[in-house]
Amino acid sequence: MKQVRIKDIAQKANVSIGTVDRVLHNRGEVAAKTREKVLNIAKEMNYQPNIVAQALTTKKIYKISVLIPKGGNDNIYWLSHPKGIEKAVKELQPFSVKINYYFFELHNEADFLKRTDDILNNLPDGVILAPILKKEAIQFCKKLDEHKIPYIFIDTFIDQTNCISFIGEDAFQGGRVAASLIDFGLAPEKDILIVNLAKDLENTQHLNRRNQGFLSYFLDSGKNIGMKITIEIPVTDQKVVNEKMDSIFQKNTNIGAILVSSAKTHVIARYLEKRKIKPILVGYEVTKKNVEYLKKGIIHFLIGQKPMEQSEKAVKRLFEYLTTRSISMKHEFQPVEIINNEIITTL
Amino acid sequence: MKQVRIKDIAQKANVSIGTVDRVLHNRGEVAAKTREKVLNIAKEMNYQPNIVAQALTTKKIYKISVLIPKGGNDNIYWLSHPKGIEKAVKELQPFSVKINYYFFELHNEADFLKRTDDILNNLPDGVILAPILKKEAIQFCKKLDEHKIPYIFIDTFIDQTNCISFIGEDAFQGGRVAASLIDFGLAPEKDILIVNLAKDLENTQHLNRRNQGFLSYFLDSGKNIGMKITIEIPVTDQKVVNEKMDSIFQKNTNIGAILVSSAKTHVIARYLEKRKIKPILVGYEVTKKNVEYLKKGIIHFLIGQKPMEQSEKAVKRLFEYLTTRSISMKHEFQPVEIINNEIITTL
DNA sequence: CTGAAAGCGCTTACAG
DNA sequence: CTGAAAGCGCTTACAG
Repeated sequence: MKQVRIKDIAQKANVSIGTVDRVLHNRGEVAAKTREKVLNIAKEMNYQPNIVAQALTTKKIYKISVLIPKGGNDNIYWLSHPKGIEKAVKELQPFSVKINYYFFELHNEADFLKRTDDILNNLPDGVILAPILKKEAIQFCKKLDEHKIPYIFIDTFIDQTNCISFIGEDAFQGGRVAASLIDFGLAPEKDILIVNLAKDLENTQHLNRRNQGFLSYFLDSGKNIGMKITIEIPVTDQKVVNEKMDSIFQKNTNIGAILVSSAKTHVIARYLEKRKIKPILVGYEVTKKNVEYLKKGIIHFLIGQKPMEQSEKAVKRLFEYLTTRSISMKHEFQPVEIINNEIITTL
Repeated sequence: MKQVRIKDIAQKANVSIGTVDRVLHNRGEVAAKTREKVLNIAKEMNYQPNIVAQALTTKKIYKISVLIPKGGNDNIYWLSHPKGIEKAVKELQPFSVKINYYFFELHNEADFLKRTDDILNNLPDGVILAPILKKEAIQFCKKLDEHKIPYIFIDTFIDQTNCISFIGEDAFQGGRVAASLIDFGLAPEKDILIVNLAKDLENTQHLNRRNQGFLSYFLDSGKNIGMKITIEIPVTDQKVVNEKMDSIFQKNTNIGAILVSSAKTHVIARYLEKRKIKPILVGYEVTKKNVEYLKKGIIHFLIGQKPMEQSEKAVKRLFEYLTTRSISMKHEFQPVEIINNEIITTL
């Protein structure tokens, strides 16, 4: 139970604490035999460095690079991640971690690669990234592996890498939650329209999983017996959306609820407002524009994936890894949250 | 920007660092004039102790006493607080904080006072308490003030004290959230039954606020035009509850939804299960028994107040105060969360 | 390849 | 009433 110090190891190994330190940090210049001995004793005594003492002497600043898409008015989701990161940094005080942000244009491979190069030139202690561009991300991870720089994924997971952890939404479950809400409020014989709305259907992975979850709910539970109509709208331009939606509503007069599987829910909300039709509307992400329509009562529920919490956790995990070289959990789905107009006031 | 050390203060004041330390910690044995001078310089330079160095030398263990009701099978809510506290302690590593728990019997004044005496004999560095027994709590807080022991309230707030912070549920908003859910799922002309069910109507404050919030929702929004029927059941005995509910349902045949304003929602759920009636049922707290009925589809929604997060925050706040003597926010309502059967699987 | 010493910022006896 | 020294566990030059 009592703390084991390098001094204790040194005594047992009959060497000086300097030597112990050298082997513990792989700083070379140690005879293989000595190294062996010290390592064994350290393991045997279950040595854990005292990170308070470490922090005091080194005044080390942990450099973490964050590689995520550029947020913006049309992409608020990625705007909240930095907030969560700052929160984590604050909570990690009095240890100092320095974040360097690298924002890339969504779906711009060249830009993504440019940023990864910047990171590799900077050589941080660890990286947090959203590996949205699969091929490029794998390539980047390989290089990080070479440099022995640990990395954590947020938002999207890809295997074939040595990421130490993944933190993201359980999109499938998020689809089921949306389904259960619609099922609760909708007359059973009404039809449900599922709108997959996103520029170039970006982030298709998440949208697909949400769709699957949504439909799976009605396969094994729920009281709705209406049709489930799925449409894809690969542009978010309001005019185009309106036309597309008009044609749908012309053909289907029994639609009682709409699920929008992306953060673009507000575009559909605007359409409904204009046309003065009032089906149940459920969508994703607590963005400014979405909340606006939540308050107007046009969007009934938003499913949030707590982006701030996600990136906050990512930073804490990475820090934990950097200081102790061990990690508690590899994968972690962040539970989604149900947001309506009454709950939004307390957030 | 650069760190100010006691050494810097000592130099400016022309004294030794030992003296600076003595005045900073009020350890006496310092000439009034010296004291004055050092204090001024410290303020002027905006000295903040380096808590890493502090931790290393003192190996101080922060003693925190937690005074909350005894949890149990019939009171799961208070069982989750210790979990949140342990989580905070873990996150606060590598600093050591030692928690001492003092559980009191709900509504037993003598027992409460006994525990407060125990705490005062122990003289912790700080206290976290649920001041449910108002008079006794105020009395206790006065004594803590005398000992200069800081304290934070959770769950219930009382003024007339010098608590450094309060963390708890916004019960009024919690009532509104429940109302909005029922309103979403219920046919507008149906009646709503509000059941205030609790042994001796304990914790009346919260139940009242939830009722007020619930009704306020329908006053300024919502589509329901049915009656709102409120009943009080001061015992949680299943048989008594069944009889009471039977008589209500006999008199009112138009009830389409039930709100239970307490964690005893499962008692009403069991009643409904037995009688095979299926109104919408919404209640409070994510307890084992409630979740059981959520899964059966008898309870439709639970409003959770995240007790774990509450007490986790309380510990972190108190620790922050103990180390820096400053606190960011005084009051903080923890937002409630909406839980249904689909979301529960991800928690 | 290895050891001994100094120092991180603070606190704690001890000496005067 | 005040100062100087030792020490917390670790890392970083420096000397050999």
